[in-house]
Order: sequence, then C-alpha cells, then structure tokens
Amino acid sequence: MSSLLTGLNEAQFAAVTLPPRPALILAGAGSGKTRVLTTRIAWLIQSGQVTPQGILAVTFTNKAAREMLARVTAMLPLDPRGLWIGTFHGLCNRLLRTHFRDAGLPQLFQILDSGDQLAAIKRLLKMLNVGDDKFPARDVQYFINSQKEAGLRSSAVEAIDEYSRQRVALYAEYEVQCQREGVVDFAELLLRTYELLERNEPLRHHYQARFRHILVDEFQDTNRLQYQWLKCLAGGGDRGAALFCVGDDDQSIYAFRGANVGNMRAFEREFRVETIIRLEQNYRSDGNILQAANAIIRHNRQRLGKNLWTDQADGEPIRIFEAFSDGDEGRWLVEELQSLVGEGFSRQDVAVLYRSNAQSRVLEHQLFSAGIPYRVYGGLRFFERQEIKHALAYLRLLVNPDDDTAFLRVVNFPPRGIGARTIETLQDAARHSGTSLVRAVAAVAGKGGSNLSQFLALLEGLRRQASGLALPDLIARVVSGAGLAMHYQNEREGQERLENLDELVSAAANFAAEAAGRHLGESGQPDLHAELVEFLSHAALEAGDHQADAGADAVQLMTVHAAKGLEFGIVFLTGLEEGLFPHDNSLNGEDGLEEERRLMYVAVTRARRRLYLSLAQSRMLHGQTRYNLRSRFITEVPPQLCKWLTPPRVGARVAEPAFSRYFEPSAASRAVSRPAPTTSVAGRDLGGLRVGQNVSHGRFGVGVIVAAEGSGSDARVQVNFGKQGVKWLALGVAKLEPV
DNA sequence: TTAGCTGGAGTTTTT
DNA sequence: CTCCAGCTAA
Repeated sequence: MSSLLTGLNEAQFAAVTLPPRPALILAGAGSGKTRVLTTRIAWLIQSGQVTPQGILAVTFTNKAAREMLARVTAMLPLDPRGLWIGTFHGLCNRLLRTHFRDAGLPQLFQILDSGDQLAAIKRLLKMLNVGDDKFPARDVQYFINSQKEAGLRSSAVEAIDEYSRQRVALYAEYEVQCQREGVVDFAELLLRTYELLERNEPLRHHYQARFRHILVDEFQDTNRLQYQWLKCLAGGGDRGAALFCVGDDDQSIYAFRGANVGNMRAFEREFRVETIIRLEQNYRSDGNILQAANAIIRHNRQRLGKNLWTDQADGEPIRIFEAFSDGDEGRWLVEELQSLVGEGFSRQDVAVLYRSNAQSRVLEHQLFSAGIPYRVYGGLRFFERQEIKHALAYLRLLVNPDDDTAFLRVVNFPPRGIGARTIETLQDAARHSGTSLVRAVAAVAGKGGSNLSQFLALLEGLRRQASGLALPDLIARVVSGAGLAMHYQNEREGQERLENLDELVSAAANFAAEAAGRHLGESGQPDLHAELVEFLSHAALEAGDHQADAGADAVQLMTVHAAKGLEFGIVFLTGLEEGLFPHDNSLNGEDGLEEERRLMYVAVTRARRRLYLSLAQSRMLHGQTRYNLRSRFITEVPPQLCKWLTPPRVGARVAEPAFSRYFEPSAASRAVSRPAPTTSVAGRDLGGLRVGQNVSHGRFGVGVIVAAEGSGSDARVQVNFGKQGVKWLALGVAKLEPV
C-alpha cells in the first residue's frame, strides 16, 4: 500500500487519501492531476474502502478514459471490467442499453453523431417545409442541443415570442422523429439517462448504493446537465457518494460549447465542500515559462485562485519574434526548426500552435516547401469519412430498417437510379402513413418504384448473407454486397477509400476480439446483433484518430484547444495578434476575453523547456491583408522573462534594409533572407513611419498604420486603433509616436 | 443524376 | 483566398 503513495507531494498525498466526503481538487497544469485520480482509485480499492464495482470515474474524452484505466490497472491487479471508467456519453450509453425499457427506448437504439443529427434536422425541416433562411439547420441543431444541455425537453422550454415558439415546435417535432426512428443524439444520451434516474427511484437508489465513489476529471468542462447528472447519481446528504471533482478553472476553454465553470463554485456550495486542495507544484515547465503563465492568468478577475510553482531552474527566456508578414513568420519558423533539429532536438517534441485552423495553411506551405515533416491535428476522423459512414449506414439498416437517416444516406449510393423525385414521393407516402421510409416503399412501388423494391431486396439479401457471420466477416460481406467495394474500385481516387474500408474490417476484428465473450446469447453462442450494435455505438462515440501516421518523427501542428492536456519540450505559439488571439469574435465582454486569456494560459503551459511567441505585422486573411496590433497577451508577459529576437519597440524606417531590425539574431534567424514587406510605401516621406508599424496617439492610444497616401507635408496615414476604430490622420497635424 | 458554377461565409470541438 | 452548400444546366 505504501508503495502506491510514495513519491506523492504533500498536496497530492492529501488529495489521494481524503476521507469519503465531497472534495474539490484544483489541479494546475502539469501538477500530476491524472496521477492523483488514478492513485486515489487504486488506494481506495487497495485499502479495502471500496470494491472496484463501487467506483465510477468520469472523463470527457475516450483518450482520458483509456489512460486512466491503463494506469489504474497497472497499479492494481484487477479485472478492468468491474471498474466503471468512461466518458459521460459512454457511461450513459451503457446505462441506457441495460435499462432501455425503463428509458423508453428500443433495445437496439442507435446513436447519431453530430453529422447524423444535422442530416436528421435538415430532413425534418424539409418535411415541414420550413425555410432555411429563417431556420438554418445548424441554428436549429444548436438550439436543440443547448436546450437538452440545460436539461429541458421541448415541453419545458418557455417560448417568449413567435420565433422562439416556432423553434420549440421544431424541437418537439425532432423529438418525435428521433423516437419514431429509434435514434438518440449525444445530448439525448445524457438527458435520457438523467431523466431515467430522476424518475425511477428504485433504479436511482440501486446506483446510488452501488457507486460510493464518483471521480470526475476536467470538472471545469462540465455543462449544466452533466452536473445535474452527477448530483443525481451521487445522491445528497450524509449517505451520498463521495464526489471527488478534479479541475482547473484557469483551463476552462470550452464555454462556447456549454461548459459551465460555475459548476465548481456551485459544487463547493451545494455539497458543503470543506476542503479544497490545490495542486500547485508543477512538474512540467521551467521557471520562466511558469512565471510567464502565472503573470498572464493573473489578469483574470474570475478565478478561484492558484499559483503554480516549480523547484526547477528558471531555464531559458521566452523568445519573441515579430515578423513583417505571415509568410515571414513561416520562413522564420522553418529556419528555427531546422536549426533545432540540427542541434539534435526531436521533431516530435516540438509543437506549433495557433488559435484558429485557418492559420495552419501558411505554416504548412512553408514546412512543406522546406521538406520538414509535420503532422496536423484536426480534420476528418476515421469514422467520419464518407466511405465509412456509408458502410455503417448499411450496417445500421441491418439492425434497424426504420433508421431513415441511414436509409437516405445509402438508398442511392452507390447510384442505382433512385433520384430526388422518387425519394420525395417516398417521403410523402411515409408521412401520410406515419411510417418509416422502408415501410412506405410498398406504397410507391407501383409508381416507378421498382428501383426502390430492388434496394429493399438488396438489404434483405445482405441480411440473409450476414446471418451467422462473425462481425468482421459480416462487414466485409456488406461492403462488397452493397456494391461499395465495386464502386470505389471504379472511382479514380477510390484507392484510399478502399483501404479505409479494409481498415474498417480490421477495426471490427480488433473490437470483436476485445469484446469476446461479452455478447453471449441464451444459447451461449455469440449474439451478433448485440455485438454489431455495440460496434456501431463505438463508431459513434469514438470517432477514431484524426490522422493515421501518428508515429512519424514530425513536428506537431495544432490549435491551442487541441493542445490541451499535451506537453512538448518546445512550443511555438504563433499569430499573437489582436483580433486573432485574442480572437475578435470572442471579445464580447469580459467573459470572452477571460476565456481567451485562459486559452493563452493553456498554450503557454504546454511547454517544458522552451517557448517561442511569434506574431506578424501583416497577415492575409479572407483574401485581404490585415494589419493587426501586437496581442495584449504578449504585453502581459513580464519583460524580464523575455528575449526579443526582433527589436521590441523601435519600428524600422522605410529606407533601411529590413534585417537591420535584428539586434540579436539567433543562429537560425541569421540565415533568413528577409524581403521587404509587400506593403511598403518606399519612396514616400512619412517622417520615418511605414505601413504595418505600431504608433501611439494622444487620444486614440496605440494603433497600427494600415495605409498611407500623399507625402511630405500632405502625407496622411490610416491607423487602426482597434476598439477606437480606424482613422485617417494627417501627419502634419496629428502627433504620432512610433511604438 | 451529376458536374459545374455561384455566392456566402470565414473561432475554438468532444461525444 | 478557399471551402462549402445549394442551385442550374446538360
């Protein structure tokens, strides 16, 4: 037992061994949060306080759940099946599968991912003849999900005006459609489970009695419904479960998708949390990086309060590079990377971060031209690929013919002469008889619906062929039987899709191997239907890797959001410009800015040894060049921690060669040849000013010159003062100081 | 039915 | 600029 606890620092030890009472752990970045969670689970079990069955551990991502399970099982020899460790959605799925009847769901209900959900909503809007101009499908989707995440059914939503009344009506129709088709979306998994437990007292008591310890990871990211769900499962009073919530309010960066940091304060209040433990010792970053992070986050008002420290040395200064243009920034990045690799750093340990995905294009272009291997996170995931979704749709129809989303997806794929006309007729018939599309085929079969009949025959044939096959074989049979394989063979770019379909079969084989024995029917034979349904749920709940070639020794490119939870020896944080980071669209009020700042904090704390901050004075965005101010977040880093690779304050004169701006070029920077900015107004006498330069004005504050005209005493410049607006100023009149 | 065009929009994202 | 959705023409 003591071996479990050795090596923990004081705060970690205290957290791990807390008595079974509601507890809030404020775990700073790199403070050993996962270690505390996993060690506590192991300690609770090993010290005999609880059996594995009595533990429920909840995470947000499958990755986090997998890691937690792996680390717990590494500490204790136990059967992982007894432990309930999973994502909110995964656990809800498990509960709903078990209690489908009480939850009012068909046994083989299927899960809509967000793409499926959007398709279902579009179909609904079309059916109801609702104009897309007034009710864009995306908005309706967002509306429905927000209501569900607030715990509200359509019947409970208050409509204040005609418009909201109509939206609520759409929500109601959507509920009916999903119920008829036997499908649930992501938010529904949560809401349905919550309602199930709320309404079914014996069931609720059963689980409350079972789960004596509930541990929650990334608690700051929970939404209102998830918190309600946790409260319900934990039960109240002295007999309630020990709810152990770990989170970091400073790393709350998902408010835009419903995360409610307020849950931390609410938890503290509602559960009368007596001790809040702060994990403040950071084991990841060198001192300077940590100090920079602390200095930045101190500017936020709404904090529970926490200050990271380390006993490691200060390390290197924060390096800052101010480029002329986005292209310039990219060239510098390439040079710096090349010299780092030359010095023996591993590419895998270097991350290039940016605020928005659009920024990766320029960087990728430069990296590609320079032949530097890189990997971009984000983009299509395995189970989201077109060919995979098609194959899954056939599988879904085998399980549930009433799944209209799946039906529409493949009724004419591969093309079999079933056009929009036919489908419209079919949908009309289905609506009139109040049935699914499949069941309506008979009604239209006479009127040119013979292709439809053939499609039904195809499905029937697949169902026959599939019976008795093991899961991977079944999928292979469906892929070829449905004509997908043939179709992609004939397509020019179909090779990769074929490979992915093969990959789907292997994924199923792996899945079946792991699930072996879990699906024994009454005869003791594997129940393929159940196995297939579970595989389909798995596909919806875990969309798979973003990219396949994960192992390559490549520089890692990703958004700051995607970097949360990761760490790298060296981090390049690019595009630190007002408007980009903090992003314009986030600057609605104090809350928005504070979330941006937390994002900055997350970015900075990803770095272990070395952190670069970079920005560009001009940047091509949406087809035009923009001149942005230096990000306020750079200014929030104490200057004594920084080493500017470019002069921090003095702007270059027009006539001077651009590279004279370097007073301390690094090895890499020296090699860069620097073209003059394309926006230069060379030849024009602007009194030492130039486009792209930061200037300050007595009344408007700091701004950046975005254009110029005239010369000499007539010279005028256009300056972007950010919030103060964009102004034209005559140089003969206005006093502009270079900044 | 599909290719090709046009117009509009353009943070962040897991399940 | 570049991607996408939705529409029109063949």
